[in-house]
Amino acid sequence: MSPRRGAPDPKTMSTLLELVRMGAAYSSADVSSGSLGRALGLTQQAASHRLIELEGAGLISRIHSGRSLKVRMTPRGLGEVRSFYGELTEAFEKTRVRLVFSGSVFSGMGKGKYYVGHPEYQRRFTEALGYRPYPGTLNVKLEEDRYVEQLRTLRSLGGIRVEGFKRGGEEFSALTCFDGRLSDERVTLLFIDITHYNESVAELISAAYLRGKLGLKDGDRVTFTIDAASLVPAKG
Amino acid sequence: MSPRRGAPDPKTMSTLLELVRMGAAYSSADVSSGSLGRALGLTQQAASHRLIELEGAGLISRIHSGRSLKVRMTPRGLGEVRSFYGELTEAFEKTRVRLVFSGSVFSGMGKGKYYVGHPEYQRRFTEALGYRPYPGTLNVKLEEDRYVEQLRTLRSLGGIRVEGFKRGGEEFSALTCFDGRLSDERVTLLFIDITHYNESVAELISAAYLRGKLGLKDGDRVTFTIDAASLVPAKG
DNA sequence: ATTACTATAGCTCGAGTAG
DNA sequence: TCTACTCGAGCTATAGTAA
Repeated sequence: MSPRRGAPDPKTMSTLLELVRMGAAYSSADVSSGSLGRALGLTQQAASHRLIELEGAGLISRIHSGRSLKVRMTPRGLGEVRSFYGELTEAFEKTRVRLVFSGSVFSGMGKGKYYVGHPEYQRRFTEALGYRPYPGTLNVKLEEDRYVEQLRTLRSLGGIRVEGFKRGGEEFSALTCFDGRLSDERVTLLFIDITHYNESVAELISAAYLRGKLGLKDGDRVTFTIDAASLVPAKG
Repeated sequence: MSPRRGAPDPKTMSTLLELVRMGAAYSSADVSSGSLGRALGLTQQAASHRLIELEGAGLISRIHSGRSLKVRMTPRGLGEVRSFYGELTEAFEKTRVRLVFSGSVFSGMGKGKYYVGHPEYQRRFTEALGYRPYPGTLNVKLEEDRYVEQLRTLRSLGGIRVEGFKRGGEEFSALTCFDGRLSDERVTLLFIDITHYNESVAELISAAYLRGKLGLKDGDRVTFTIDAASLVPAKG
């Protein structure tokens, strides 16, 4: 999109992308200048003009077939689109967010210990995160609205997904994980699909027993950072 | 990109994407109109103008900080970019390619039978493809250049990957599979990483003995179709 | 219904320049 | 240096129309 490395201008690229949507990438597609114009928000005439320009640039081939037009992308046109997509994907996946949160520690209902300590969760966390979490969660109440809002933002981003499961008639919820740091400890923030807390509570796990290691007690204020993988919204 | 659902025009979107690359997505970034112009292939003046327009449209916020400018995207601007990216991703991943090939059957060197019949390959194919292939390949020589070129195109796309292995000092090559149809039979085209044939030969496997079932003999012309998963180049 | 030409209107960009 | 104004040039879309 951006004309680094002699890439085509936005106008050209948006037209090529629309042609991809119309199925002209690998085989000829019936593309009328009218339909292309409608999709692009242009008049039929302007769309026709663009197609002629694209052909002139060697990015597509146009074949008149009766009253209609068959369009297919040339290898070069396909290459342009693919490299645009590749660069964009890379840009989106390289974009990392570091969000800072602050709140106060409070005691949960002991559920954290029970759940995180469950052998199956332990197995799944170890596989997903690369470490075996201490059986328990550190609950942090976010008092300021801006942190609560940040938490909402974070939730919509792509994190590490851990699927739920059933054992002995009991249901264990799926959750999404985001890595971060609290002091010098690596922590993981959990978004548990079915949680007992409201959206102003952050539930953290870590390899170590954080309360002990950092000398934390209820009401203490802690600050932690969370890194989100990308700009890409979470799937599903 | 395409203005379906009142999305911004290409010019706006390309500018927003460049701002994402500059790190203005989640926090303020120092963006000079000069540097933005350079990245977009515009002059400083035009870039400045665009930033002002984007602010007017409520997509970014501009804050003068000394001689420089701090830019960050608003939730709405971020939403536009993310929905553009989402639509694009979907379009690319939904785009399926159906390529038609035609060529003539010829006898191989018996290697196909040996390899595909190998118990470990049989196991791996069954897992990867969902059926147990008949031990042997149907070799099709593609005479026309356009088919050879199509085959090259196909190779660069994402297929089902089967890893190689070693057994008894012998090396068995990794390969990439693409599903398709020959007459009413489901077939799978193999791109064997280390093959004995040149790039004008398609090697097909199937659950059935195709030569027998379809009454094929050397020199017979066959037509088959291959479906590729997406426009996205194969990773790795 | 198509495509696509010509001519005009309108918009975007770039040069010059000020703050 | 930086931003961002005005104004004119050039480009692009549109309207009208032909095939």
